[in-house]
Amino acid sequence: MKPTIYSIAAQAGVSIATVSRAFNRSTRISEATRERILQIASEVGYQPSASARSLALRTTETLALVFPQISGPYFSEFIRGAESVARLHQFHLLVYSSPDAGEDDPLLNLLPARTDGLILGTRYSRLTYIHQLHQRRFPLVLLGRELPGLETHSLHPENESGAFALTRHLIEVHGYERIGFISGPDDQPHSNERVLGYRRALGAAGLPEGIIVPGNFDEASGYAAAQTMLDQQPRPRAIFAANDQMAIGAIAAANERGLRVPEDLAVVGFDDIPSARYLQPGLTTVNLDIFEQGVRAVELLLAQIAAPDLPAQAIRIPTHLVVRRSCGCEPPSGSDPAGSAATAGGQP
Amino acid sequence: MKPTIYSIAAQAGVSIATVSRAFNRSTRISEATRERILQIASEVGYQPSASARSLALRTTETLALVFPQISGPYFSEFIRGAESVARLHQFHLLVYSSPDAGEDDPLLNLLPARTDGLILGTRYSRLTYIHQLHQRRFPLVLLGRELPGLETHSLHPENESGAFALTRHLIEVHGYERIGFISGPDDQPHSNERVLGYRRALGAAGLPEGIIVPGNFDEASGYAAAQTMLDQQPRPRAIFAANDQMAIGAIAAANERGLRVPEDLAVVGFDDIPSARYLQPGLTTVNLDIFEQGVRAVELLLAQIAAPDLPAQAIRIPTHLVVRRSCGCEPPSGSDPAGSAATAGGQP
DNA sequence: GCGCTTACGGAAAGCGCTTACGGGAGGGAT
DNA sequence: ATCCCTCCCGTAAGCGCTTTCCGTAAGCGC
Repeated sequence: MKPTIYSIAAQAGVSIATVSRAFNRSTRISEATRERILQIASEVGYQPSASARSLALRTTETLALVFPQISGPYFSEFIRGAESVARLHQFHLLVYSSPDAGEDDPLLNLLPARTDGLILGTRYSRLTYIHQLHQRRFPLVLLGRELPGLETHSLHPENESGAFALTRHLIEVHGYERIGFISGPDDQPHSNERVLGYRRALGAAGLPEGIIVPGNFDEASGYAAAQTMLDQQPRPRAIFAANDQMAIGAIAAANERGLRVPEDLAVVGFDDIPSARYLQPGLTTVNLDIFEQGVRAVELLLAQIAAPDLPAQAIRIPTHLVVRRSCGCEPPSGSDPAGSAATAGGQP
Repeated sequence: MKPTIYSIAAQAGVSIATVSRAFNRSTRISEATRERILQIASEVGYQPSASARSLALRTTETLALVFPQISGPYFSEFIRGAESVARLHQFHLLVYSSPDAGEDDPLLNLLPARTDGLILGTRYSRLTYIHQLHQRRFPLVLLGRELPGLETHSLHPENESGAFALTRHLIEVHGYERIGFISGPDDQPHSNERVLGYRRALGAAGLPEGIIVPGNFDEASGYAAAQTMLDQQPRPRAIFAANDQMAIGAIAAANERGLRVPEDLAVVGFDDIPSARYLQPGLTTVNLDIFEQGVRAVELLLAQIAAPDLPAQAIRIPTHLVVRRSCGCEPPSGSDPAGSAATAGGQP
């Protein structure tokens, strides 16, 4: 039988209140009895039931993380950051994937009954659930999206300025004029903002907008999108993929057609995933500290839980240009294939 | 105020028992009142408290997943598989990372108080906790490790035979003789088994064992390990990395020294992560269906929860050789850069 | 009309914890 | 000796559910 607070109390010859006090640093207990109780508890492997504790304390010590799709290095890095902070604060992390947490997925509805806060990285076509959560003052952190007329805590990677800086690099440093863009799924805030930065840079240089082909953030879709682009006449001189995974696919597509990267076609990405610097050629991209993003998201959530009246914060996650070889730049002569990094300018 | 079963009961003019029955498909309630109650509940956004339910039902509907490190595509794929099955069965998934769940990490101790089952992918230097869990008949699935004298459910990728088949390919098809190996961290079961397969193939061919340099499964460590190897005289003709991420690092190291892959140095990996086929050159590796592994792990756990007396199963996850260009083979002339696949032989 | 079954819904106990509140024991000051 | 603290610890209520056990009303055959 699983030990409960009652069985421990009986073995120690004390009341259950005393056992409870032994586990929660409470002052109303002598050091001697606490030690005795903890000793007995560890012998039988007793741990207080999380359900019972949650019920009595009205807190679950659990956070939920909802992502549109669980895949690739991006997800891993984010979780890694989120988990490290959660653990530090004795919180637990629940993960879910939902392509659209608003349409007919009841997930969002049931999370408040199970968690103390929610990090939402997914889209949500119907805002009803979000509104409900927000009105009920349920701790919420939105990833990369602002809600019109709704003051929620959120994290904003500088997608727009990062994409702007990278596109400008392609134009000004390399003189490329025909630049295609592989976007993410429609309605994906990260992707949309990156498209905006790309467009702004083209506009600023007086260049016409290039071809935009949608992908879905994985390698295969980048490969397919690049195929479409390279069928165009004349074909683009550079391809900007909305994330690194799609850039990897695009490079493969180019090579397969006998096009050399970067000599015949430049390919750049976004995110700076861990493998980006080790690819052949090294991938020019925009660094976005994903680990840090996970850290900040959880911190922001915990801050809300601690202080429910915290005024809504929109935290900016900075990005910076990482120049490697895939854009056509020469590699720095060094031992590690890390590219040189230059901070992306803000809004010009 | 958050709605409870009492407030709903009051609004509907019924007792709390009736509200409970409305939510749990129970027969002792008329369809009319059920609908009325559910209607009211959805209006105010009521969801039964998970803590209270868990306490009354003595079940948490939650599973825990403990990984040594949360990183890279492997982790994402596993979670993706695990989450999809968990969701199907209305279970929730808690993730943790712990480099060693046995030394002084109390994590394992506290999970039974919070979850219904545990998938353990991490190592655990002290077996005490595991023994305790097992004796208490706590549902457990071990990833890639068997415990001497302990009958636990487990998943076993065919690491040994996969590594054997790949090494044999390098030897028999390409005639390479000096083959180095980049291993994972000590004590990592996946890595150890892959080393065994590598050694067995060398032995079977009458070749001396090559240099083995440890890494830690990420790109940077593969890069560093390859540097060490390539400093050797004479240098290896091929490098077998214990996972694809380290192979990516190794390829970068080779290129940096002006060595062409695969002409001057063959590099192969293990896992067949999604990007492997899009790399330049396409990475020859051993396919291990990671998604499927996540799926099976959760299924095995759920089966145990449903039938606690289920005899311990060791499920084998098959692997098969995926030949692409990085070993020196010619790419198949096709449109998609997917390599041809051949099932790895079992024990010869 | 009577007794029977059937269907629906309420009362209450119990799941394992936390936390006021109260009380006994011991010690110092008076 | 009395009074008053202070320090420990026990009693009991309550957190929000599920579920067993009854009670009541309606419907049936006779």
